[in-house]
Amino acid sequence: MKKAEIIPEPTLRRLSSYLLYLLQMREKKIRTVSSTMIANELFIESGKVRKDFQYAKIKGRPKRGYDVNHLIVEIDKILKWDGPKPALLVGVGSLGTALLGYHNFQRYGIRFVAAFDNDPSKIGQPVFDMVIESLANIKKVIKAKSIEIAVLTVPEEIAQEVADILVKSKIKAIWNFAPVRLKVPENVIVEHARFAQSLAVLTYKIG
Amino acid sequence: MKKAEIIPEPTLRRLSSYLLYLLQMREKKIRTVSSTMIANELFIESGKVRKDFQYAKIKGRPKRGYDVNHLIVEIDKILKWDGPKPALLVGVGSLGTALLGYHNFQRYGIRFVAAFDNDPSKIGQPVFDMVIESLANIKKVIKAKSIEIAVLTVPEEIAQEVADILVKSKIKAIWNFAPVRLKVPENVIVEHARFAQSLAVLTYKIG
DNA sequence: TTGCTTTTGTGAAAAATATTACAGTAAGAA
DNA sequence: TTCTTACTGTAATATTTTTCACAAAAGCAA
Repeated sequence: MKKAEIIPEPTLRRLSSYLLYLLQMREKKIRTVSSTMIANELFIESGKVRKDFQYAKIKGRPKRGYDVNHLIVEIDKILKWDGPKPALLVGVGSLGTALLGYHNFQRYGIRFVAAFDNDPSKIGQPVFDMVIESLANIKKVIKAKSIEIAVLTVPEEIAQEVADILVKSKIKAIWNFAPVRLKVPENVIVEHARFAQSLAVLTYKIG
Repeated sequence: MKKAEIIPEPTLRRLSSYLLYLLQMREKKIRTVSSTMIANELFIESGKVRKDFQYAKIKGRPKRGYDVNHLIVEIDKILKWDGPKPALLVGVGSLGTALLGYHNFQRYGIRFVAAFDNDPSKIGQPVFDMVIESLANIKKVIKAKSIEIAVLTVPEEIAQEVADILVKSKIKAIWNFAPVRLKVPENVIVEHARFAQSLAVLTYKIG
């Protein structure tokens, strides 16, 4: 028996894109948008936008469109992006550091509250407003700070090993940047940052 | 009239994932794999693997499976990952630097040959085996080095502006890491690194 | 050789997703 | 008020992608 997994994944992905545009519109003091406006922005069909809002149970008004603020609030609620969730990062290399410093994540529902590495020369060093901790502490920190999300930016050789530790520490979701398919119990959610896949599509299309 | 855009995008994405696994198998001196082995690894159906190979026009042998080396060669050929293409990067911030140093891209079909920034304090500085150049040089460099691919890691405020320059400089494809939907002529290929979209799926699923 | 087994290759069915089309509703003008 | 217009909401259709199912091919054992 699955949860309310009623919203299809393509719709979820687009909802996050709509949000970006809506935030820009709010910035510009625009109060309502039509499905056509959104569709033109993203180069998709307006019907698709309306279908997505139907899945999301978001209502508009004929002749007026959708209320920008209402859309933002509702999409945030659906994606659970209201009140960013605490997250940790493992692997404070160059990519890891870049991600820790990427302020936009706040807007995308997560907030880094801890960073881990197993390199003794890094442990204890500051990164942004945190201090790099030893992997040995990870279970304790996850519990103490109620962390549900882990971002994995370790070398591929140890990615699975670290994932195992995260699973044991009762993490709920892993966002994996290592080019390895992680094996985790099915109650743990894994999203792969698919650099290779993006490049595959790109280089294929160039021909 | 489109080119031979006969291979569906989901298949292209999976082909790149198969490749990762195949390289591991080659490392282990395993000479043939069956669709079932690949499918188990990626947690998908074996029929899907065979369908993908059908699109890719890759043949196996009943009872034996597919030849690992042959698969690697053929997938590389399809994705144009044989002989990495020269690429440039614009925006040498922390993410940009991390990507420049990410050696695996070589394996994913691209090789950085130039890096640009418009910060005077960065121009002239070395990054890895390159020197950061001014954006003013970009057109010249693209031509001189026959670069077709640009990786965009600039702040969102200037992403469109830089994209316009790239288009004028006759770039063929842009891999965009800024949270902005770029507007480019339709002959220019854009792939968006969808951090927000990945997180949307992840945070939604956590519930 | 024959029979048994494994695995491919591919049509056909099913499911997921996208597109189309239009009736219905609300705003604003006349 | 009534008319016109610009939207939404959704049912129906089309397309894409996945899954299923099985005949045919090839290796292996006896």
